[in-house]
Amino acid sequence: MATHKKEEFTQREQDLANFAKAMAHPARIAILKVLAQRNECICGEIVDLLPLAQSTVSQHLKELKNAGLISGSIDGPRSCYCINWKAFEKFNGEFNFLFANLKVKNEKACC
Amino acid sequence: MATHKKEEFTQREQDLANFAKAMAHPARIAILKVLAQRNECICGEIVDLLPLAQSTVSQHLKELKNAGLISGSIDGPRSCYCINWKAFEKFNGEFNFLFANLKVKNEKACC
DNA sequence: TTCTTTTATCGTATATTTGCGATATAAGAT
DNA sequence: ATCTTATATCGCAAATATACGATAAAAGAA
Repeated sequence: MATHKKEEFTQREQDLANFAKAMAHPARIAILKVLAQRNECICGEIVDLLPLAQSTVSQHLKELKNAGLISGSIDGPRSCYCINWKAFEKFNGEFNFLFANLKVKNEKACC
Repeated sequence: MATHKKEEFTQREQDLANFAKAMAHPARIAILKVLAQRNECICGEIVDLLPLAQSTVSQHLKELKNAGLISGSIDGPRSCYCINWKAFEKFNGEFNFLFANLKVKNEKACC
């Protein structure tokens, strides 16, 4: 049991789920918010902004990077992260595609 | 260790993370997709559309309901779910608020 | 070279999620 | 009342996620 059934869904569904998963923690939202607002490479200082240990922040950054939401270059003892707007564009589009009814039909009441 | 630090973030960050978490599984994306496309109460048949056991689907539905993404009424042996467009509107707005730069600055290249 | 600073990774404990089968529940059909 | 059908819940096993301290690595400063 608990044997991964995720691959039985479409690639689109998996991609969108992975994007959502990357955003599914307030720490990662907070990191993304900082990167989005400054819209430039942030070198260091991210750790100082969060109520978490350095190793934990590094782990969250790694997850965001693996999911493609941010990109970063590590340059020795100084790392540099910035938001990957392309990914946000893609998933924003995907989101709207899947839930295109959002603005059209939302007045229709159901249960 | 592993002691919940989530409550140390802002309520907005937590709310958005919870919304994302609810979408962070392809099965739940698939469920939402069905409900969004039909845009009406779906009574039954959801289980038939997914490659998962009935109890597992029921659990996913419960999570979506707890997160407020769908609403449903259970009427004896027949349940009835539909998408909660209000929640999607809210979080779509929240998403755009946090990442408002999306359309403006995405040509600016960083790392 | 060694020291310092910054970030990543490893190891580990705990918490949460995922999934299923079994069982309960609730209402209509017989 | 019993049977059937549809859905929810319980209990459990396995997998993942979260968090931290300790340690490694990488580059500049002394």
